[in-house]
Amino acid sequence: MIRKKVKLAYITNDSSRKATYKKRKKGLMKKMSELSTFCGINACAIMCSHYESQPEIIHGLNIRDINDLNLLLDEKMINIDKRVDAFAMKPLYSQGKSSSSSLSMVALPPMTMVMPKVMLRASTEDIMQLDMNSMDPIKRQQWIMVLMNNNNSNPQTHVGGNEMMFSSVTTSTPTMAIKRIFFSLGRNERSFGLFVSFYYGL
Amino acid sequence: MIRKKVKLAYITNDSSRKATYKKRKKGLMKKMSELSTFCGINACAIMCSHYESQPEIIHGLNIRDINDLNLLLDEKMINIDKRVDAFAMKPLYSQGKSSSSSLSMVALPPMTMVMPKVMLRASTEDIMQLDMNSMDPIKRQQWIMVLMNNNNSNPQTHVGGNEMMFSSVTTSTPTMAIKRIFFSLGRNERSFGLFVSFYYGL
DNA sequence: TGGTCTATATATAAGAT
DNA sequence: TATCTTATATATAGACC
Repeated sequence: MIRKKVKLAYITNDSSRKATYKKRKKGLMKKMSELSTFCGINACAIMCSHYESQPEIIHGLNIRDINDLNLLLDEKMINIDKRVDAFAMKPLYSQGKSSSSSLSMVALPPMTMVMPKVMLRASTEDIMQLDMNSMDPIKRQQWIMVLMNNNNSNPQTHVGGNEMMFSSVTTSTPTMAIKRIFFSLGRNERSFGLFVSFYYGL
Repeated sequence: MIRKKVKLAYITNDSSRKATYKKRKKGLMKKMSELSTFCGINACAIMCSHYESQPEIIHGLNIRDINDLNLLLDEKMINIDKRVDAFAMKPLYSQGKSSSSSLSMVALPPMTMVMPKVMLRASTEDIMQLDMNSMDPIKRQQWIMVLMNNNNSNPQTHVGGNEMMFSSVTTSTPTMAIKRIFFSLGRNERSFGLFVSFYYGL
């Protein structure tokens, strides 16, 4: 803040807000990059806004990490995204609503909120995770059968024995980028940083 | 940078690095908070370091969002984490290695890297996601059976009919925090920001 | 809209405690 | 080690183009 000390509040003027966003985004990225360098944090920043067509990525991640993330996740996230999307669009007890999310759920009137907890949860957020490797062979086979049946309309998925392969599809949505980082975080306990910012203003 | 302009490089001195980390973390958080306010970005910052026992969270998220995230995810993520951890510790083709992640995988010698893709993937990253709601009742029941069998040693889990309930357990691991945000992102397309930084340096 | 300028607010390295 | 101080480096609001 300079020529005039600005009151810390939402900037209602569209062009001013955009100008501030761009300036401060740049500053924030630089600060994060510096912290990353000074302290050896393997950091990464992703910012998404309506002002740019592509998410901007400032990577403290090394090239190998980035390539690995892309190789690993571009492909399989397609399938997971489909499941998540299918889930988001068709909650068991909320069909007909435009797109009921767990967060929009709390914005419903009090009457709706006093639904039994277990019902609320069963209806809005039962995405489960399983891993094939920790199963015994019989359960794994059962699981594969379920997947095959659910995926018979999805040409991206190929199931054979214990192995699954997903053909490659490139994407560049914000959600995708975040999920990539999330997945890498889940598997990699090295130092890591992540900055993500969605910007849906003007 | 002030009394002296510092060269942009890793700070090898432990105490200096820690001091810089703390100062700059604070500055970064403030900058993010300001950007959030000025531009209406519903942002959130999480920073984790060995210097603090708890992840620090600076929430542009409103109280309702935070409560919702906690209510929703504290409980069930416990179970998912257990599965992810079990997976991470027991990769099919890498047993005996300390903790083989997909990222450490690419650091292996070239000979190992030319393994067939499908093998590499089957062995290191087949965590799958499913949702109960998009299944037909029969498949859901099968799935519940698998879960029940896999979870018989887990007193946290209760399965009944189509509904699942997980008793509440509080946690505060970095991974947990990240997963919470991830899950909320998956369901909520409002403006959103996220900053995460792991810091495992001294 | 997007860049440049510049006065000033802020951030912060090094030192003091 | 944490906190406070202070001299400077940086970031940036508003103006101008």
